[in-house]
Amino acid sequence: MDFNLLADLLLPDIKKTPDELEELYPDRALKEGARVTRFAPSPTGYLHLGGLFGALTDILTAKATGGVSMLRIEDTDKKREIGEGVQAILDGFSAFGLSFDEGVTADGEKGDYGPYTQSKRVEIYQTVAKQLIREGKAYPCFCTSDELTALRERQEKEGAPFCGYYGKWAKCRDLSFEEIKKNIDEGKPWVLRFRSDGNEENKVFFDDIIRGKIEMPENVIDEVLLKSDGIPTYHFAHVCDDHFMRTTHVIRGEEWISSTPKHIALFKACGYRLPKYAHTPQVMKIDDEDGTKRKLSKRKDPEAAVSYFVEEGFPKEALIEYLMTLLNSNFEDWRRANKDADVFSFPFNLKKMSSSGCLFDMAKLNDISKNIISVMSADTVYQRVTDWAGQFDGELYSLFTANPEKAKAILNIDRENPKPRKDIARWSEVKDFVSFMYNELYSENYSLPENINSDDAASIIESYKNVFDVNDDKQVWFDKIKALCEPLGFTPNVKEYKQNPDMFKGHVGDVSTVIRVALTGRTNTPDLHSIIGILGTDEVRERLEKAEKYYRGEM
RNA sequence: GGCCCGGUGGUCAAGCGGUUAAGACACCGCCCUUUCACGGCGGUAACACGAGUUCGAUUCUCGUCCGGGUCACCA
Repeated sequence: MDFNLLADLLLPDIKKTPDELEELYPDRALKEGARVTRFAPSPTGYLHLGGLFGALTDILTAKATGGVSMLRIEDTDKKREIGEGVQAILDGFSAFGLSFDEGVTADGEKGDYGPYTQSKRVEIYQTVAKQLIREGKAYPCFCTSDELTALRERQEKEGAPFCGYYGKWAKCRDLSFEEIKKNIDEGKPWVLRFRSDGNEENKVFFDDIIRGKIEMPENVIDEVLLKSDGIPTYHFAHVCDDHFMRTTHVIRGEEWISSTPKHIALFKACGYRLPKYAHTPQVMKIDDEDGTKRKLSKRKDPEAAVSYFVEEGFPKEALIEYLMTLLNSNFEDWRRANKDADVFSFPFNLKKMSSSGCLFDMAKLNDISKNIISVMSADTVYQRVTDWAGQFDGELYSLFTANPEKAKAILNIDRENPKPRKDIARWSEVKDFVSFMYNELYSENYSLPENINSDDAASIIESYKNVFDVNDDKQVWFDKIKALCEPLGFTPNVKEYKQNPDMFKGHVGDVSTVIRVALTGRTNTPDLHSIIGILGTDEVRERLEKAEKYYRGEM
C-alpha cells in the first residue's frame, strides 16, 4: 500500500512536517545536568493532594538542577473535563505558593515551547501521526466499541494470553487502501492505531530514577494514538509533548509504570530520545471503615483536595513543609540547619525519594504547622487569621477587625519570645482559642479538677477579688496569688506540696487553676496575668463574682 | 486472573553484608517552672514469613503471604 496516499487520505489538512516542528522547538540551551520537568494535570476537578506532591517534585527537581519546570494542561478528554478545572488547579497552586517556570498561568501561557494546553496542540500531534502513517507505523481502525467489547469476550473465552487489540485480533490492521477509502467515504468514524512490532516474549527495560531497573514484557498492543475526534490519547500526547517540549525527566505517579512499555515503543517508533522516568509513590490513608491502607480518594476523602487545607486554615508553608518531609526524609535535618531558608533552596534529590506509598499523617502536619505558627509575629498571625476569616468565618472576622489592637494583644501573649507557645495549628482553631476573650463567644464552664471542691473554689475567688488590681505587674500579681494560699490551706510552694501532699489541700497551681477557670472557663490558657490585663477590671470582677456565686450554689 | 510496584516501631523513615537497627511525629514517665505553656531528659515499640548464598544477612537470590497499581477512543 502507498502509505503516503493513506496519510493524505486520513489527515489531508496536515501540511507541516515533523522537521519543521523540530526547528520550531529546538533543544534547550541549558547547562549540563539541568533537568526539564513538567506537571501535567487534567482539568477534571479540584487539585488533589497527590497533585501538589507531584508538582512539588517537578518544581524542586528543576530548581535543584538549574532546569525548567512546566505546567501543562492535559485536556484531551472532554467528557471528564469540568468547566473551572484549569482555574481550580491554578487556584490550588497559588494558594500554596507554587509556580512553574513555563506553561499555563493565571495570566495566560508563558514559555517558548507552547502551547501548553493539549487541546491547542492538535496540529502537532497530527503532524507526528501523519508521519507515522507515511512510515506504515500507524493505521486507521473502524471497530466500534461494541466490536471491541465482543473482541474482549472472545479473547477471554478462547483463552488468549491477554486481552487487547493486537496481532491476529487486530482486524483493521491489514485493511487494504480500497477498504479504508470506502469506509472513509461512507463517513465511518475511525481511530488511528499504532502498528506495534513488539513481541510478548521480549523484555523491555528502563531505569526508573526512584525504583531502579524495571523489566517488563514488550508492548504488543496496537494502542490508539488519535481518538475518533482527532484528539490524541494520553500515551501519544505524552510522547509528542515531552519530545517537543524537550522534557528531560518525566516524573509521574506510579500508576503509569505499567504503561511505560507503550511509551517506550512510541518514542522509538517516532525516533525520539527516551526521557528519564521517575515514578513517584502515592499518598495513602487508612480507610475509616475497614482500616486498610489505600490511595487517597477524591471522592471519599475531604483532605484529598488541597482546598480542604485552605478551608481548615493551615498556613500554606505548613502543608508544603509536611510534603517535603515525605519527599526527602533528610528535609527535616536540613530545615533544622537552615531555619530561615526558602524551601525551594533545599537540595532536593529524586534518588532519595522513597518508593513505597506513604500514609498521610495529620498529627505530623499539625505539629509542623504549630511550629511554624509559633514563630510568626503577632502581626503576621493577625493578618493571616483575618485573611482566612474574611473568607471562612465572618464572625471571627468582624470581632478581629473591629478591634485589631485587642486581637493582636491576645495573639501576642507568650509569643515573640525564645520559647513561644504552640497552641494553634490552623486558623480555624483561633476562634475557639480566643473565645473567652470575647463575650460574644464566651460561655462559662466552671468544672474544676477533681482535687478542688466548690467551697474552696469560692473561698479562693472571694479572697482574690479582695486583692485583685488590674494594674499589678506580673510579679506583684503572682505574689498576691501566692499570699492567698496559706490562709486557705494551700501552699505556695509546689515542692513542699509534693513532699507532704497530705498537709495541704493543694498548691499554688491549684489556686491559679481556680482563678483561671473562673475567668476563662478552661484549665489551659496562655498566661493568666496577660489575659487579665486585656480583659480589664470590670470584666474580671464580673466573671469572678459570677463564678463565686456558682460555687456557692447561688445560681 | 496476567503483568508490575512495594513491605524496617502506631505513622514518616535512615540503613545498601558485620550497627547497642538512627531520627522525627504520636504515646507514656520524669525534670524544670511563680500558674498555663515552652523546653530538657528518659521510656515502650520494628527489620512480614520460609528457604538459599555467605564465616555472617534487615541488607543479595528464590518462594510464600500481605498491600497497592494496571490491563479503555480516562488521564
